[in-house]
Amino acid sequence: MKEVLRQAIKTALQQCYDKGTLSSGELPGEIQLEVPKNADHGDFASNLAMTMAKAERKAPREIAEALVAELADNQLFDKIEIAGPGFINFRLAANCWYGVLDQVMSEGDQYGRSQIGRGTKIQVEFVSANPTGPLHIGHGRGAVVGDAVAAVLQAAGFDVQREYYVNDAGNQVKTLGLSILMRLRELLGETIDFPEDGYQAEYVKELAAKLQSEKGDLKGLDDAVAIEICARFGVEKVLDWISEDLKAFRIQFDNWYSEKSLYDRNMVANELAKLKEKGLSFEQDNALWLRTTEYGDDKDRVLIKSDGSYTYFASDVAYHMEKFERGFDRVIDVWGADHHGYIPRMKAMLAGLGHPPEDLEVLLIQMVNLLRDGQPFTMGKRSGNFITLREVIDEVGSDACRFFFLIRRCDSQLDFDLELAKQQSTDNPVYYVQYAHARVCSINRNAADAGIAQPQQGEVDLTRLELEEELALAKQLARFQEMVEGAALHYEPHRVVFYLQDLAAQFHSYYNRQKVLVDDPATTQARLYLINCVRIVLANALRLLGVSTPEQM
RNA sequence: GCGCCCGUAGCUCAACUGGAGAGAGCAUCGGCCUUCUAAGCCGAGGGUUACAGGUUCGAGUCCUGUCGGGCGUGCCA
Repeated sequence: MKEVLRQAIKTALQQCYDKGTLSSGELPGEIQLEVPKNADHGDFASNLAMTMAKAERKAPREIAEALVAELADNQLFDKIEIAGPGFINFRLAANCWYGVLDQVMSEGDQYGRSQIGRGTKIQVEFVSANPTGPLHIGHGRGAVVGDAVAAVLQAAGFDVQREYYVNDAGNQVKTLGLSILMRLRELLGETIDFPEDGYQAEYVKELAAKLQSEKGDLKGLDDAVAIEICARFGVEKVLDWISEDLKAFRIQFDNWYSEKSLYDRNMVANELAKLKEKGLSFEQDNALWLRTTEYGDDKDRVLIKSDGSYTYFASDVAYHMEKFERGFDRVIDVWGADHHGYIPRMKAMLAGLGHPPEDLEVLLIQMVNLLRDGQPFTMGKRSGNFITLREVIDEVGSDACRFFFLIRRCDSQLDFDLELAKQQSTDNPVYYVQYAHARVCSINRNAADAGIAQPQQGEVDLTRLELEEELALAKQLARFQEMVEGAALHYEPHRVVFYLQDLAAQFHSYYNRQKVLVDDPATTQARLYLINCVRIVLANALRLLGVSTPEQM
C-alpha cells in the first residue's frame, strides 16, 4: 500500500518539475511515509514538503500545495490535506482497503510473508545452555526470543537455521562428572568430601542413581576414567531433559552443534592456524593470543593458555569461523546479558577475518528476576536453589509463558513473579488475544448453525463495510506485513505482541458495538468476510510467537 | 576507574527512519449481559519522558555532562 502511494507521489513530483511549479529537479532518495498516531491526520502522512524546503528555497506549505494539485484527481485518494508546518495527509479511498481484505483471504496463512530477506542465509543460535543442569527461567526467555526472532525472519524471507551450541567440552563438564561420581560414592555408603565448586543440586543425585542402575558402581576404575564416564552420562541425560523442556515449549532446533566435535575433528587447531597465517595471533608469556585490540577490543585475548590448554574463547572463535564457512551470510547469537563483555572480542575476531561487524548480531537478553510473592529468588546452579523452566511452564502454561517473555523488548530486565503470573492467568494479555480469535470462530459456528454460508471471495459486496471502524480494521490488517518486516530487520519480536494486542482490541470493540449476523444477508456476508480476515491475521501473528490459536475458550 | 544496558503515568511497559495534544495494560473510580462467548466493551482521573546543556523547522528518540539502577571488566566456562 505504501509503495503504491510512493509511486503516485513520485509521478506527481515529476509532473511538478515538468510544469515548473517546483524547480530543484531532484527526486528525494526516499519518500518518508508514516501512519499517523492520530486518525484525523489521515491514513498516511508525509513530511516530504518539509524535507524539500531547503533545496526548493520555498516554504513547505507552498511545496505541498504544488504537489497536492497534481495528486488531487487520483482515484487512489479520498482526501488529501496539508496540515501543520507542511505535512501532507492522505486518506485513501475505501476501495484500497477492500482490496486488502481480498488479499488476506486469498493468501490465507501466507498473508504477511514477504521477500525482503531475499533468501539471505542466516543462523540464529540460541539457548545453548551448558548441558550441566536443567534449563531455568533465564534460558526460557532466551529460548522464546530466539525462536520468535527466527520465525519473523523466516516470514520476512530469510533462509533461517536454528542452532543450539552444546558446550560438551571443558571444565564444566568435568565438574558435572565429578559431582555425579561423588554422589554415586555417597550412594554406595562412602563418606565423601563434596567439592566446593561442584553442582550441589538434587538432580545430580538423581543422575547418580540413574547411572548406578544403568552402568553399575564404577568400582575399581581410575578416578579420571570414572569421571569421564559420569560426565558423558550426565551430559547425555541432561541434554535429554533440555530437549524435552524445549519440546514442551514448542521449540525445535534444526541443528545441535557439539563443542566436543570441534575438538574431535581438530577444528579448533585448524581454525587457529588460519588466524596465525593471517598474522592475527601472536605468542607471549608462553601463551597464544589473539590480537583483538587491533579491532577495538580493550585488550588482547588468550587462545591457548601457557599450560597448553585451549580457552573457551578459542573454541568459540573456531565455532564462529566455521559458521561462516558453512555459508551463512549472517549469524545471530542470543546471549544472556551478562556475557556482553564478549561482544567486542568476537566482533574483533570477525573484523580481522574481513567480516563487517553486522554479519554477527548479538542479542542480549536481560536478566529475568524470578520472584515468588514479591520475594526475590536467588538463582544459581551451584546453590541448588532454583526453579526449572519446566516447573514454570507446567505452572503457568506454555502460551502464557511465551507471551510473557515476548511482551517487552529483550534489552530490559524482566520481573517474573510466579504467583502473580498464576493469579493473573485469567486476565493475562495472551488470553485477550486468543479470545478474539475464539470469538470469530464462535460466530462462524453460529453462522453455520443458522445455515449461513461462509462468504466466497468475489461474491461479497464489500461496500457494505462502510463504518469507520470496519475500515479501521482493514487498515490494521494492511499494516501486518510491514510490521513483520520491521520485527525481522530490527530483531524485535515484541512488535508482533503489540500489534496483536492492538488488533484484538479493535476487534473486541467492534464486536461489542456491531452485530455480525444481522438480518440483511449482504451485510452479514461482508462482515463475516471482514472478521475472518481478522481471524487469519490473528492466527498468523500468534503462529509467529508460537502461541496456540484456540477455536473455543 | 573503564565499558555495555536501562531510566517514560502509582506499578509493568509501548512509541516504526527524529515528526503533529507521549500511548496501552494493571491498579483506582463510574457505567454496559432477556441480543453472535462479560476471559469482553464504554467512560474518568493520572506525565516537567531522571536532571542540565547542545544539534534543528521539530528531540522520549541524536550528541555532551551529571545523578540513579543493573551487568561486565580471568591464561573461568
